Amino acid sequence: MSTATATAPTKFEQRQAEALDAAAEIFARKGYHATSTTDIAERLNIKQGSLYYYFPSKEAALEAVCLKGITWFNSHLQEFVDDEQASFAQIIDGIIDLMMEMIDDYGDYLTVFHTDHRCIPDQRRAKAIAKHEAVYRAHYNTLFSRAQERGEIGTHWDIETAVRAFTGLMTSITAWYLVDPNINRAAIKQHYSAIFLQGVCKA
Amino acid sequence: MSTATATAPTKFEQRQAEALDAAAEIFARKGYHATSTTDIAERLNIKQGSLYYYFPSKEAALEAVCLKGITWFNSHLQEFVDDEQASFAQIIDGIIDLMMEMIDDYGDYLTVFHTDHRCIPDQRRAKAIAKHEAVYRAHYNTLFSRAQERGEIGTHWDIETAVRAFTGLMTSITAWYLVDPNINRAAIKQHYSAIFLQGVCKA
Amino acid sequence: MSTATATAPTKFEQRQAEALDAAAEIFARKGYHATSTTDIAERLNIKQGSLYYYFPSKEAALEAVCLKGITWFNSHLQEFVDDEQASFAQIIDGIIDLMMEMIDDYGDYLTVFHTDHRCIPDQRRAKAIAKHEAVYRAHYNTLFSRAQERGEIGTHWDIETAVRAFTGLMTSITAWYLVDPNINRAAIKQHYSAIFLQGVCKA
Amino acid sequence: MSTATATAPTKFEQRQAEALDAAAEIFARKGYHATSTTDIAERLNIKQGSLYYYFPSKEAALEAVCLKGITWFNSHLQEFVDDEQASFAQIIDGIIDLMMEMIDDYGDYLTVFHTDHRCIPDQRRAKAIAKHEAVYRAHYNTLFSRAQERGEIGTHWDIETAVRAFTGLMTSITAWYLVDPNINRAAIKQHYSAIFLQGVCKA
DNA sequence: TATGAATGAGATTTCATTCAT
DNA sequence: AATGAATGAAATCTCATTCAT
Repeated sequence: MSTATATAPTKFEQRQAEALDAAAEIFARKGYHATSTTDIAERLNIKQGSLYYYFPSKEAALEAVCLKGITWFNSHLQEFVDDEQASFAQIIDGIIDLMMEMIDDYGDYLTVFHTDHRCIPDQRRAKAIAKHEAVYRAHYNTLFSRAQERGEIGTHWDIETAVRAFTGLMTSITAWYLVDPNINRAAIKQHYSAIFLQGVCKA
Repeated sequence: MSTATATAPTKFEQRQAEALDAAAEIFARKGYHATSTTDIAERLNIKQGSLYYYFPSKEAALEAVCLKGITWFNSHLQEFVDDEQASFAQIIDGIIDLMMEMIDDYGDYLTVFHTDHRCIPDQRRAKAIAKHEAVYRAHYNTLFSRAQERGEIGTHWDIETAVRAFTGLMTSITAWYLVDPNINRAAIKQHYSAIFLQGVCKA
Repeated sequence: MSTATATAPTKFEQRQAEALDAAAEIFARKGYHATSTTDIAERLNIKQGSLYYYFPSKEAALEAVCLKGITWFNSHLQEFVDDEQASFAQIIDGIIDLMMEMIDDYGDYLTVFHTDHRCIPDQRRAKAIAKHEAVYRAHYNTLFSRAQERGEIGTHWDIETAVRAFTGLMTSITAWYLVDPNINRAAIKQHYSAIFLQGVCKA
Repeated sequence: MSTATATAPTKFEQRQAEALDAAAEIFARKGYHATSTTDIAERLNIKQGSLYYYFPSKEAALEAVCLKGITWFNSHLQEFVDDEQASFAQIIDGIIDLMMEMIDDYGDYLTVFHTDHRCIPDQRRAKAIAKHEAVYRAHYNTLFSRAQERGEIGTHWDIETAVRAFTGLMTSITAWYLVDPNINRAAIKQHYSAIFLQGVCKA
């Protein structure tokens, strides 16, 4: 009846999503290799073998977690790319906000992606993750190049280095959050934005 | 300079140091959990069981690697703390140089510390690593607070946030290097320093 | 011929027979242990758990398959025993024909019996299969002894050995067929019969 | 000092050979899939995990067993191929003797090859076993074709069928032995040889 | 009549660790 | 100073089986 393409999730899909959440949670807390499938199963109050009703393998679970995280982030990054009116300052602030939102809603997925996506064997990663990483980098490049063309970033800046610096700052938020979930969000928003914008834009 | 309190290393100590290097190298490349003691032994051209002549356990090896890395870094950070003449700009530049130097000479130790120090069980980490992390943070706090007192950093800056931001930038260098060892060092030195100094100091 | 003691099969019995066929087919192709209940269920287009509506266990399915195969064969062997007019040569030719017919109509049952009847635990096998094997051997013994009494087989022949040799030849047809379903039936019929009859009868 | 190319086996190789024997024995008795690595280890009076000091995997053990069996047999078959003086009758008798010898000295290897060589995954089998099977078939073909050229087998015989029939007889010896290790060897030698030679040669 | 969800036991495999030599 | 042989615990994964619906 509705024009929505997404149908309601079946009970199985719902439970599978819960299993994904559980995997993400424990992977995030202990790291992929230090997590046993028993840990995940216990979290779901099922027996270890039953996990395999929802996942073909532990590795597939990791892949799914990583994929969900980066997919979510990319789709939101896309919105900034699409909005050509926004100033660079607004974009930077927006991405910092996005980061905070992701920490709140997908914190474990984010953590797992950052910490353990290298645990996916090269071949699988090339197939499943690599293209999303390329999109991610492309989005950042688009955003930063556009800013440079508009004169919001000085022409002498090397875009790749600037992107790396910015993502480094973003990652440090996650890392900080990992150690201390009570990070001072207000201070971060204010200062990180200031550092980056003044550092890059005025030079 | 020193009056040689350290005696010449015995052959055993030398070989032990080589074993540490080997462990650091493989840990860095594959991650702690994905590294087997066989991997390390092969690198040393000895049999797996023989490793235990140099290490009481794999975990102890990880601890030693992490410790050596952070100890080295802290001792150099100390020099900046001791040198009260240096300007904040000189210190930031110096630390970036230090980072580059560490990547060259202790890259594996650095990588392992960043990636796997959470693999040391909490109890041991509290005993063996935590105090060094405290020193590390204390050094940064000293350096940044001093700069604020001198007016090199605006009074409205939150020191902890600034330190996090800076260490985040530093970490991003390591992360970048991990993915691509041919990083553009000149660009990094120039831009990272600029971002941070202009971002923080002028505000 | 019979006065129809067998009533028409119920739908359930029909479906059960289909399940037996499916089990025989997959057992024959992959071997008992390498076959999963999922394989069989897929063949029947039902879900794995539903199999247990037709079989109490995987082992029971194997038993039923083996039983059906040997029962079919024995009942036809019986016909040769009952027909006291037939010459030994006619019997041998008839059994080879029977083998071919069985390959066509019950090939999978035959294969499974040959390959996997040892997988039935001793106790069950003693109960369920052994008596049929005894019948099978007794039939052959009857047939061969009778031929010896009639002078169709030389008196110096050891009947047991002759039976083994003949069944070995019969088995080799099955084995051959398993590897290559396009066996040359004409050549087999002609030559196998010749080998055995000339080998045994003229000596 | 000696001109022998084979050096004395190391202790490890000796123990490895014992492990192979144990594997062959249990595989032969229970079948590959029904054998657990624990079964084999118990036979060797070591713990299950210790098996992996001698074999990389259960499958590799199966492969090694199959290989050793067929290699032994082929090398002896080769001797018949090389000896161009021997009559076909001598060859047939010799191969039956060889079979008996193999049953005595390598009975388990023979059994495993016959019963379970299909359990080796296709890819590995193609690499490791197939060429030996080809040699085996080629040897038989050479032997039988030569006999036909010399007039020892009638020209109207189909060589492939004759080879199949003969190997079928040979296999039936093994099968018989499997069920009853106290087979009547004298009767087998006498009668099998007679069946085949009279069956094939006089026709 | 059949399914979906889960179980639990068992299998193979890996690996850090030990210790006599 | 190093090795070879073995251990034992844990981990992942498979699968026949059960049962409420």
